[in-house]
Amino acid sequence: MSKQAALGVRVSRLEARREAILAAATAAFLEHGFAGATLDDVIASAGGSRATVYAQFGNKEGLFAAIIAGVCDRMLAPLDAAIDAGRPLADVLRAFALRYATAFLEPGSVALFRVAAAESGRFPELGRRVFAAGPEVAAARLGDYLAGAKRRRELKVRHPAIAARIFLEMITGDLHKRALFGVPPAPSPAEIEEVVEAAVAIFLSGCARP
Amino acid sequence: MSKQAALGVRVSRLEARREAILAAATAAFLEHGFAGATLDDVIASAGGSRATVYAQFGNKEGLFAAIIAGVCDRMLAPLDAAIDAGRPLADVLRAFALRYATAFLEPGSVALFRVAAAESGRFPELGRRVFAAGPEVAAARLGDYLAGAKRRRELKVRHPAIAARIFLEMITGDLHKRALFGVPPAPSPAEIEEVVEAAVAIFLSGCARP
DNA sequence: GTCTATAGATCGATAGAC
DNA sequence: GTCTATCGATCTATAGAC
Repeated sequence: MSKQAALGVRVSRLEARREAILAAATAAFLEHGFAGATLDDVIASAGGSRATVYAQFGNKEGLFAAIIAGVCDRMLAPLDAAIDAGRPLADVLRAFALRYATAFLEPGSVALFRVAAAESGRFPELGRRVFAAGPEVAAARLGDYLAGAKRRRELKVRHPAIAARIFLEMITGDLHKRALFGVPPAPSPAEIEEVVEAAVAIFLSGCARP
Repeated sequence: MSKQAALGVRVSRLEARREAILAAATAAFLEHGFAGATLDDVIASAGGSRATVYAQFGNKEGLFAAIIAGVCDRMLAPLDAAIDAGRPLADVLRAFALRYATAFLEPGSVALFRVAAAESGRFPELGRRVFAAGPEVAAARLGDYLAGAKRRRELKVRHPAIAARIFLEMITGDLHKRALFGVPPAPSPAEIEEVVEAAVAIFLSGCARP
């Protein structure tokens, strides 16, 4: 076995340790919050020892920041290919809304939102980051598309960016609040589709050109 | 001084102690959350001693439940007289939305929402209660009004209750998320009015009968 | 790197004197 | 009821042996 391979194994084991710690920490922080989660839980679940955690992440805050960054990156990845500007306006709105709502209402996203909101006082940049990686990026992409539709005279709205935010909130606002509070019933895919239909109908009859 | 008066003084002092503790606990819990707030802070701020807290509220959870109940009761009180069914539909929507948004986006309401969401796992009934005292009661009242407007054939909506939720979320959804995360700028009264106007316009041109 | 042990600090809850 | 003192538990962070 060459030195190269030996180094590769060593690095990948380090990487595996890091990933195991991150996975355990993600579960712990998202479930119990920053103050409620303990490093003992993380270490018991991930294996390894305290020294490794401190060597890799500095302290509890560093570990917290690392897991938030990871969850943010994964949150709205399915949104990338949601807009096909060649299709009819209603179809694009439906498809985008459905994909956004599904990703944003998923339990992991809801837990991230909950924790980020709770700790936004202690970590101001964290709240801004989660907001930017979630609702804001979705609204920005939809806003760009709506601006194009306005230029093509398919839509009569003053501010496409504001209209995009309003549209997305019509769909996720109430369901997301229920999910945040654990108010049953949890939104089913069928319920999400129903709200999407209602919102698209109101939005388009309010904003689409005849 | 009669026994009655002496008793009255004694009772009012007890009441004053209780109120002082509740006020200090409200500030502490809303700012730091359940796990982050400490009884030392509460006692240092309210005066008195630990024994009084435990005698009155049992333990930390009892104190937490008491302050949540108090804040819930005060949250949407300004909503009581917001609907005047004799006025035009657009005016009622504007007035109701403005009053709801102002109360719901106020810092105290936002902090309550944040804490309730964060602790809804540990205290499931707490989440349901805050949701019921906030968005749900507002949507229910507006939904009743919309149902009346539908009967008078001023409105064409399938489900007035769902329409009410959608309408309120059009207005508060985005601003409330920003407030939750402390994303600047904080919503100004002017900004709230602007969103209300945009939402009423979209909602009515989508749902009002010509 | 991993483990054990422990320092150092904080906090919830109780007991007892006044 | 109020205060002081304190127990017992928990948790972060560090140190040292292997």
